[in-house]
Parts: sequence; structure tokens; C-alpha cells
Amino acid sequence: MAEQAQYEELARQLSAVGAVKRDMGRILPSDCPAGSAAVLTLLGRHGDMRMSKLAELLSVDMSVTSRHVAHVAARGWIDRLQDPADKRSRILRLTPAGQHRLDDMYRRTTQLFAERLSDWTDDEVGQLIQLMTRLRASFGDCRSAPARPPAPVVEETTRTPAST
Amino acid sequence: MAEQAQYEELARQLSAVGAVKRDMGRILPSDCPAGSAAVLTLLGRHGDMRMSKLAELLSVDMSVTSRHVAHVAARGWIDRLQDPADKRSRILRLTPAGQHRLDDMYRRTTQLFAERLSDWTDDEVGQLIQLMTRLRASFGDCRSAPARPPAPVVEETTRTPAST
DNA sequence: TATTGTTATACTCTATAACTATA
DNA sequence: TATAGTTATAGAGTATAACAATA
Repeated sequence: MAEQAQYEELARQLSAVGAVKRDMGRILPSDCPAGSAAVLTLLGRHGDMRMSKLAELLSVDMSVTSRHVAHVAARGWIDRLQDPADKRSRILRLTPAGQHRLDDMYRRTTQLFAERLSDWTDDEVGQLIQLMTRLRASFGDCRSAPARPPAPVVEETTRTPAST
Repeated sequence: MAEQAQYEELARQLSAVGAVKRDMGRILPSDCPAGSAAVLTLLGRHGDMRMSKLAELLSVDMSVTSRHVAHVAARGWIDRLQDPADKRSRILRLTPAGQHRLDDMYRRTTQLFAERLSDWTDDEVGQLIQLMTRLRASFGDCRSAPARPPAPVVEETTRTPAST
């Protein structure tokens, strides 16, 4: 159980990680945005799977997953096979072309990290991975109720230097 | 200098952190999205500053910063004061209302983390913070050239169960 | 009736480029 | 001419809700 100041700092750093993610996105080919890359990566790591399983691994809604999958399928990087056991389901499978794309992305990612993290030890990188993995596990499948209170409508009064 | 497999895992975990960030976003009031929260947080931590300084801290383009700032200014959470030394510049300052909003967000964030990270020690949270801070520093101000090769155009053939 | 997946819609975040005002 | 900031526009990611097909 940590202190409040630490939690605030953690929230700040989580927000700031977005800059690193955007940097990673910039090295991807223009026809393979981050969402597509994530689909290929997970299929490459975990093998064939259904949409629902992929959605769970991506931690996004299945509607979002469906869009990403349609994108990579349209480019021939994955196949969407019928599941003989359940005709509603689709089995996703990386194609050879998709594997090549994945290999290419691995090369780019490795090169980027090798440049940026040249002064990190193997152990330090491992620690960060371990802690981030645990962080995600701690948040886990907490698809709880939003409990998001409504807010009053305010006009976007731009060009107004001072308030009120 | 770490191994390639580690870099791939790091990339994967960085991507996955998005789920945690989305979870944090869900506890924010609906009129204070993540971008606005980041503006208030940074002004609360670093005090008054100019647009350009805020953009740097946010690690986003100034046009993006301008939008976020307009949003929070429209709600009276910050003032945009004229800089007497440079009429082009604007000094951003948290208002009492903005401070209240910030305090409220701190409470929400702390509660969320206290629930999710109840089994983390103070030291573990500190390690994660330290490593993420360093990660961001390692990527730092690398606003380098994209070098993003073009890609062939492919139709989005949805409603096509198996490929080709 | 419940589940799997797709689609339409809407919102947030971001970058690029054009623009205004000032240095 | 260069810099600070704004705005318009476009693209990516996401969630909700409505829908089709199947269990």
C-alpha cells in the first residue's frame, strides 16, 4: 500500500508513456497502424484464436477488434477461417505475408529500442517489463461500472484571454 | 543493452498499458477528459507557464495543447494571462475552481489505485515510477524524421469470411 | 433466449498546414 | 524573417448501440 503522492506520480507517468507509444507508432509502415500491429503481434505470439479471445488480449471492445481485424485481413496478413465447431465464430490465423510483416516490425522495433535504450541493462529492461505486466494484471478485468457523473454544458469561448 | 526478445516484450507491454490508461479515464468526470486532466495536473505541479512550455511537458504538438487549454479555460479552470514581456505569449494559471477540480481528480485517482494496487508495496510502486520516468527520458526529445515508407492501397473487403 | 461477430455513430486525441499577431 | 499561438482538417483509436447469424 503506497502513499497518495506516489499514486499521483504514477498517474502522471502513465499519461506520459503515451509519448513513447507515439514514437513507436512513427516507425511503423503507413498501412500498418498500431491497432493492426497489435493484432499481428498477438496472433504471432499466441497462435490461432477467435475474435473474442483476441479482444480480451487487446483489452478492447470486440467492435474495435473487428475493425482492426478487417484491416489486416483486407491486406492478406491474416485469414478468417470458419470454426467447424461453431459457425458464428471465426478462427484468426496469421498468413505467411502477415508473418513477414510481423518480422519486419520486430526489426524496426528492436532497432528503435536498441538506439533509445542503449544505456539500459538487460536486467533493468526486465524489471520494467515485469512491473508493467504486473500493473496490467492488477487492473485486470475490471470492466466495472463507469459511475461517471454528468457535467454542465459550457461554450468553448476561445479568444478569451482571462476568465469570467 | 538487452536482447531482442525483451524489446518485443517491452513493446507489447507498452501497448497493453493503454488498457490501464483507459481505466483511469473512466473515473474522470465527463467534462474533464484525459487531455484536460493532464493540463490541470501539470499546471498544479509546475505552476504558471506558457503554452510552449506546457506543450513540451505534454509531449504533444502546440496545436493539440491549444485545444486542451481552450477546453479547460472555457470551464474557468485556468486563466490565460498576457505576458507583459511578450505580447504573443500567454501565461497559463490554475484558478481556484481548477484547483478544486484537480483535488477532486486526485481523490478519484488515489482511490482507484488504492483499490487496484492494494497488494503493491510502496517500494514496488516507486520502482515502476522510476523506470517509467527513465524510459520517457531515454526517448526524450527525439522528434526525429519519420522515415515512414508508403504503402499500396488495398480495399477494405469486409463481409469476407476467408481470404482470397 | 443468449452468444458471436459486424456495422453505424459519435467522441477523444493527435499531427500537419495555413493563418494571425508580435518579436 | 522568425516565433507564439490558434484554427481547420484529416486520421487513428475507442465505446455504445443496433443488428445478423447461430447456439
